[in-house]
Amino acid sequence: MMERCSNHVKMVLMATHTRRTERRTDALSKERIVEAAIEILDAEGESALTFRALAARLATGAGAIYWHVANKGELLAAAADDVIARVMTGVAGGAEPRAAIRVISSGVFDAIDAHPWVGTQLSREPWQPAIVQIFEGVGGQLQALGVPERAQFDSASALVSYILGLAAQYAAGARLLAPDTDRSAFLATIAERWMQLDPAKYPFVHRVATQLPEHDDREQFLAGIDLIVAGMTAAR
Amino acid sequence: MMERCSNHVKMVLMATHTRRTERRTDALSKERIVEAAIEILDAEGESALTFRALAARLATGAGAIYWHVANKGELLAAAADDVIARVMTGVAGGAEPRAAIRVISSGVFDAIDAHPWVGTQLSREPWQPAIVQIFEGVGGQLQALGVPERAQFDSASALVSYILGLAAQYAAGARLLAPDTDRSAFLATIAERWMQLDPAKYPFVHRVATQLPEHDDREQFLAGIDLIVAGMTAAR
DNA sequence: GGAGGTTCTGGAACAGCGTTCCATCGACTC
DNA sequence: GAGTCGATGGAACGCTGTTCCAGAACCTCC
Repeated sequence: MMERCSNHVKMVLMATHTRRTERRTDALSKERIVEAAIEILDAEGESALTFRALAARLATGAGAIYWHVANKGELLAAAADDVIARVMTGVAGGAEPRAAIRVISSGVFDAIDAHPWVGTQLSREPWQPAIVQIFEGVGGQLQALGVPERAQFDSASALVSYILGLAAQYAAGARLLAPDTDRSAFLATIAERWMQLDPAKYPFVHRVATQLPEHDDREQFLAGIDLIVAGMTAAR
Repeated sequence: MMERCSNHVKMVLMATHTRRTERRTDALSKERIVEAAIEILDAEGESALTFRALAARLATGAGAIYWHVANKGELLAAAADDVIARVMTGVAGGAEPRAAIRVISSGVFDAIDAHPWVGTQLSREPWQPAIVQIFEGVGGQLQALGVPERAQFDSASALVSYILGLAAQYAAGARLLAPDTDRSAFLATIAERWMQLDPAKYPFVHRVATQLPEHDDREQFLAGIDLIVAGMTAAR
C-alpha cells in the first residue's frame, strides 16, 4: 500500500489492526514530533524549525517524519492547536460572559506572548482547528451577553479577527526583535521613526508617537476587547 | 565605494550628484521593479513572485535587482505600500468621521480583495509604511468622533488590528482557493467541516455554520467596523 | 577625447529549504 | 523460516533568496 500519511488513512489502518502496540519505546509518533517542533520553536524561533533540525533532534531522517506528518503546514497547525487547546481547557466555564471573554482573550494573548510563532501561525491559516477553538470560546458567550441571534456570527467574527490581527502584529514584533533587547527600547525606535514622518501628512501618528514606548501591549489588547464588547452590547 | 543598496545611501549619493539623469530609457529603477512585482503578484499569486521570475520579466539578472532593492521583504513592503497609498489618496477629506472610517476601511478591504497578497503582507510586517498610512487615516477621524484624547491610541490600534486580522483571514482564504472555483463553494466546504465537529464541544460553531456559506465577507467586515466604532462612542 | 572613477548590470555560484524516493529494517502472521 | 507491511533514515531533487564579481555604461575632469 505504502500510502503516504493523512489522518484519515492512519485511522483506518489503526482500526483494522485492532490496536497499535507500540513497536519500540522510542517510536516516532505525531505527538512526539509536534512536541519536538514546539521545543525548537520556543527555544530558537520560527526560522529554526526545519525538517533537518527536527530530524536531528529526533535522531532520525526527514523521510520518517513525513510518514507521520503530511507537510510543514500541518506540523505548524498541529503545534499551534496544541498550545491553543491548553489555553482553552484552562478556561473554566460558568463565569459572567464579559469576564469569560476577557479570560479567553488574555489567555490567547499570553500564549502568543510566550510562543510568538503561534501568532504567525494563527494569522497564516484562519481555518485551522486552533482558530475554531477560539471562535467557539468567544462565540459561546454571546448568547449570555444578550447579543441578538442575527448579530452573533458577525460579533464573534469581529472578535476573532481582532485577536488574529493583534496576534500577527505581536508575533511580527517578536520576530524582528533581537532576543536580548527589551521591547520598550524597540518601541522607542519605532516611535522615533514615526517622529521623522512629515507632520503635515501624519498629524495623528505624531500625536500618539510619545505614547508608543510607554504603552502596555497587554492592556491595549484588552482595551480593544472591551471596546468591541461594548459595541456589541451598545448596538442592541 | 560599491555600496550595496539602502534607501539612505541612495539618497546621499543622489544629493551629491545634484540630479540623476536617467542613463537609459529602459533603465532599472525601484519603481519599475515594484511595478513588475505587482504585475506578477496580481497575475500569478504570491508564490510566483521569485527573483528569477522578476528578473526574467525585466529581462535582466537577479543581481541587478538587488542593486535597487535590499531584499524580498523590502520589495513586498514597497508593493503593498504602493497599493495602500492609492487607496488612501482616493479617500477625500472633509466627510463625517463615521463615514470617513467606513470609506477607508472598505477601501482597504477592496484593495485586499483585488490583491490578496496585500493582506498577507500587511499582517507579516505591522510597522511597514502601508500600516502607518492606515493608522493615520482612521486615527485622524477619532478627534472629530468625540473619542477622548487618552483613548484615541487604543481605539486606533483596535481598528487597525481588526483590519489586519481580517486582511490575513481573507488573504489566506484566497491563497488556498483555486483561482477558478468560487468563494461560496469554498465556504460551503468549510461549513461542512464545521458540521462534522462534535456538537457537544462546538455548539456555537454548529449554530452559525449554516450562515457561513451565505454570508457576505464585505458586509461582515463593515459590520465589525461599525461594532468597534459603536464601542468607541458608547464607552464615552 | 581619452583616463579614471563610479554606477549599474547580468549571470554564475552558494547554502539551505521542503519534499520525494527508495533500499532496508523490525515485527507480526502464516 | 518466508512473506508482508508499517515504519525508518538518508540520499537526492528542484527550487529558493542571496552573494559575488567581471565587466558594461556612464560621468567628470584634464
